[in-house]
Amino acid sequence: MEETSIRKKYSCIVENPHITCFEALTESEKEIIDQHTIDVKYHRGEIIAKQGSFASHVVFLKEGLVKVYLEGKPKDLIIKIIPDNHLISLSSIYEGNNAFLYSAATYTESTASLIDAEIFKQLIRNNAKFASRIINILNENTAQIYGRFYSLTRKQAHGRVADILLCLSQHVFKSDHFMLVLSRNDLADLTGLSPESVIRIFKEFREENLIEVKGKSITVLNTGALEKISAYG
Amino acid sequence: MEETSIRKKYSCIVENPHITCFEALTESEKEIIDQHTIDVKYHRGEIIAKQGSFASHVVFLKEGLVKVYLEGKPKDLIIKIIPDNHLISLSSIYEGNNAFLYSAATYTESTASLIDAEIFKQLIRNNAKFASRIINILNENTAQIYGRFYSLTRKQAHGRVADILLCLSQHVFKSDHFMLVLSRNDLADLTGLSPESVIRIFKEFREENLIEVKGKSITVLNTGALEKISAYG
DNA sequence: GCCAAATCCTGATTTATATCATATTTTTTA
DNA sequence: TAAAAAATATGATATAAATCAGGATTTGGC
Repeated sequence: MEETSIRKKYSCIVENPHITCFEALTESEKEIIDQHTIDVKYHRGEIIAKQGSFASHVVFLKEGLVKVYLEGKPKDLIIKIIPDNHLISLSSIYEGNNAFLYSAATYTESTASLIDAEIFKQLIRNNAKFASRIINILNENTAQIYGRFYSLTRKQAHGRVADILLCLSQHVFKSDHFMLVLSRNDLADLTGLSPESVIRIFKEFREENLIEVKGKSITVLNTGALEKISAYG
Repeated sequence: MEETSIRKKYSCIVENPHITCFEALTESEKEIIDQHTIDVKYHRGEIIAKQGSFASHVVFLKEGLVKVYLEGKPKDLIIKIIPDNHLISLSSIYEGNNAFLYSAATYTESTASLIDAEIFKQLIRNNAKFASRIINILNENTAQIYGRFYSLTRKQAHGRVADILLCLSQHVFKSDHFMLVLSRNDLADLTGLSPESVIRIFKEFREENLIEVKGKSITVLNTGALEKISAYG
């Protein structure tokens, strides 16, 4: 019970599919959206949104896996991992700011719908039910960010790595065994550590039989122990 | 130009007064809010909202200064400082969660309007203009949080302390000289450092004539140098 | 205005994690 | 398929910042 809430608390992902927010639209509003949306296919590693550039659209990820990250001089910081059926750049809607707050890049072949931001704003101003759902999504994001904020600023390296392993298995790949599409460097950007530190902690976890690592293949062997480490061990 | 954006980027505060969001309400809606709002006076150090407790209301800070923070076992993490005329617990509105995501405590004598969360949600569902303004406020918060997230996870101690000093003088107290109502421990919770480290860095800045410190009285003497340190020096 | 308690400050020491250097494996490209 | 490039792994070393321990100052209660 308690553990579940902790797991959720430090999640690297926002999980509720966002597609339901469009159900609040009328048929004619849906049509307006369709008319101002273009679908784009991306290859692995391509940039969907670039931090600082003009935020002309809201991105809905139909298929694929994406990282959302803040760019920085020595190192980036990955804020969250976005799975399919989720909205990405809702901050494009912010009146006081017309630039992307962050960058987004694909981990896999992906398809995204780019929705005109002005149209999106207009719908929000006219349809309160829709706006209400968007507010829910924004609050969901806030809850996720606060959890990670605490994790990265107050926990030590082992706890942070445990957090990420739990999140990847439980929320991103939804299996104890998964093929990691992220690099060790991504794990570093996700935990705020150096790649070497991540690798070293992987090694320790492996030696304690908490996980099995074979290159990109990862198996979580002892979830309970990782949860204890996550709760600070 | 560039410096201004950096300053804003790592701000510990969200600055636009939120009172204007209520202008989007009709007279009858304003009346409904009034009927479901109670004004409460708080002394210094009192808790307005407690993390994890039932989020029954949205808080509008009419007067005073408040810290919003995540509670943690060894140490807290202050997310932001809230000045008067700002909304505090908009996450109370989040359908998936009826608990406060964070705690809020006063630094000074304060007056807050506690607005029934259900009524607030109802108004959002019925008045799209109002909802749209709330979305703006939420996005503003997101922008602020991301900036601080990067600062605390990627910058070193000196940069973080410079960030806080700049934010306090430029945004919170709006003067090069101010009486600090926060303790050294609060500065630690705001920077993710230990209190001793904050004090040590204060000392160094003092020795380099960047600031003048006399107990709670602080004067920023060399903004430019602090900005350079903030940008990572 | 005095005393207790809290806060603030400073130096010595420890520790967690980054950095550096280098070897190995995997992936990509030609 | 070989060569080059990139990613991964590992040990040695350096360093930033925490912790610990002590004293000085300020604050708050009676």
